[in-house]
Amino acid sequence: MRPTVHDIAAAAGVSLATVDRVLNQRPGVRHVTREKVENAIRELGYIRDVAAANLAKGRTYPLVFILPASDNSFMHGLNAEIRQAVLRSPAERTDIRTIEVPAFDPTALVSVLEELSREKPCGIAMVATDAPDVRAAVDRLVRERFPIVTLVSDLTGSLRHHYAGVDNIAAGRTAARLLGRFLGPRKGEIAVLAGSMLVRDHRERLEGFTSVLAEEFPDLAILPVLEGRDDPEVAHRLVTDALGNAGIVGVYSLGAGNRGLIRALKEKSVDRTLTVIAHELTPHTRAALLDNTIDAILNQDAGHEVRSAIRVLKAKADGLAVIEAQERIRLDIFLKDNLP
Amino acid sequence: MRPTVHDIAAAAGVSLATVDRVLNQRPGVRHVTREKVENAIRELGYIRDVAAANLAKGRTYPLVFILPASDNSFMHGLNAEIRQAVLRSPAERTDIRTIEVPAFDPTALVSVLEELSREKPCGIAMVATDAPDVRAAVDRLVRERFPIVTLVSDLTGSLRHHYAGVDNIAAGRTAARLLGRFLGPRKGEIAVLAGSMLVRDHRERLEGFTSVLAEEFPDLAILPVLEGRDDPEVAHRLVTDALGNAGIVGVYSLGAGNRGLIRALKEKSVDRTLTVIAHELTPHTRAALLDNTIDAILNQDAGHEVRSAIRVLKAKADGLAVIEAQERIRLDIFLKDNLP
DNA sequence: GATTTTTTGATTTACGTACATCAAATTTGG
DNA sequence: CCAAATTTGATGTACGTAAATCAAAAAATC
Repeated sequence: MRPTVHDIAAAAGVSLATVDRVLNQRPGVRHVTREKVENAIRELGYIRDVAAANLAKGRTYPLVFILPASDNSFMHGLNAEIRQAVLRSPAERTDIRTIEVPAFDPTALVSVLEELSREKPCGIAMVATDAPDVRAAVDRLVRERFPIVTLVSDLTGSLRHHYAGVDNIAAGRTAARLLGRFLGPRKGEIAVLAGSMLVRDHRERLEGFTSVLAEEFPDLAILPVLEGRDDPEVAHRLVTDALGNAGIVGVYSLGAGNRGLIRALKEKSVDRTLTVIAHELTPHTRAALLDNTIDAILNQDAGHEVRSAIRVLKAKADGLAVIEAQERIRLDIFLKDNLP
Repeated sequence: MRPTVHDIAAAAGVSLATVDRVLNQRPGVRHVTREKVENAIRELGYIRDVAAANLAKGRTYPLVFILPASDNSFMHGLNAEIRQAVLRSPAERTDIRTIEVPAFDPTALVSVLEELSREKPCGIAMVATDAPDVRAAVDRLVRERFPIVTLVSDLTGSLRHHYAGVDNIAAGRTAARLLGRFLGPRKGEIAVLAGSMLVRDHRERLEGFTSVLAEEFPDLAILPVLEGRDDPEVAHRLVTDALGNAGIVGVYSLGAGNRGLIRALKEKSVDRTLTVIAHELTPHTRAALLDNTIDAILNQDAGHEVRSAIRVLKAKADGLAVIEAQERIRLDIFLKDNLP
């Protein structure tokens, strides 16, 4: 049977109340006594029964998700996953609130963070906008002992406890290798469709993509990036224009707005064979993968990201360890054969 | 605040004891009264606080893992993950025991299952050997209300509650498409290295592989399968022999024993370019992927499988729902750029 | 050495559920 | 309608921890 507080009290030769004071870092314990208790805890291998403690405390975990107000399938999916998590709240003792902030607006994000520092949630998950002000605000909150995880887009160099998202440089590199290998000996040009180069994840994907292509597939040249602003209409126009260039043999779509891309491809590619890699599995990209308009889809599992963020925040709030391997968000590669 | 048993008692106009009798299906409650209580439960949306219940019951979850006594890296990894889970047992209230049975021995497996039916663990996770006797034994246990999940290798057609493993047909299909696309216009022969065709997962991978290759890459012919019995030495010999055939352009290794394969490839392929797809990420295959001996690795995450099996068994034991998406084991595709 | 301050002990209640006991009420059978 | 059987209520204890209160003991201060 695992030891309880009573066993600790007995072993340390102190009362239950003192053990409680030590465990919950309450004042009024002499240094030597505190050490006696801590030794007993270590020797008996005591671990607090979190379930019983939460029951006694009537604890809930108030969590806040800060998301950009972007209208694309990925963000919709992320929102849906958060709603699913809210449905599980009673069982998980969470109390989840979502705050939307204008996209790409560091100032707005910072002011939300500052507001939260007064409200005292027990954890914050945020899609980070990469700016010095944001980094400073996050660091300040972390120092005030707020658990913070970044979601989907990281804030490198900050003190955030964890990042629940994929390695976007690796994603770009993977896309490049897949495209390069699929094209084999063919030479030609590659069109890259991004949302905006202001977004860190898009920049990173591009960075990974270009470096592998340059190093290992010198016969493939990257055309100037098309910034489709994650808007299907814009993407459609840009891709249609680009495909006028007969030298294009492949397309890498590293952002959202794939609906427009797919439409453009279907109109143009009746007579030519293009190799296409896109990000994010949605009903549209899935259909395009199945009908061979797209050759591979790279994806991050929004559900996993949300569940992972919640698990990590709860663990940090309780000062517990996380299972690193479980919280690693992988880059999913889908061909038409391994779709979920 | 979520409702408690007291609220149910008040709402149904009965005593706490009666609510308890209904909740824990104890006898001595008239039909009408039981319905009153059940209505109140439904109307108030009562959900039992599993943590508090487990505390009161002093409940632990005795789980059994049944594994084949196979000496290959994947099974070693699986074992290691189970040991990790054992370390987490105190916090998760699990009590995990592992039983090894001779591989490919339905009779041994059945007798272990029969023994377990007396011992009453609250859940069983098993690497299934695909045989009618095993299926019958599993079905019998399921009817006796034992939660059972199959692990790594499924028992199709049985009543098992869940399968914690990858779709091996999809894995084979994916391997075929990757190989076909990587080879592009090249024609030639493909060597397939398997462990044993007696193992269901290997048969399924081969099935998926051959069907996609036949349908979509008619220029690639599959040579007779090499059965390496997951033994590096045997694999080395078989592959070395096969590579005498100058027409071979690709290799698909769908089982274990990759150490022998890799050695054979390094010896032979100085002068030729082979495209190689292998299963299971191990230190050896990882190194081979990085030095371009292997082009892609398909993998199943043993850690995820073990954790998932435990979550599902606990949920089934408590009659709770599982998060389907969370328990889906994906086929990981690793190129050298997205290694974990 | 008396007084104040700090530290410790003893005890109680609570969280939400499980489970046991015994008495009281109700229903059923004859 | 009475006795027997069944159903229900009332109550208490337990699980492991948190948190509060008040008294007692020890240490520090003057």
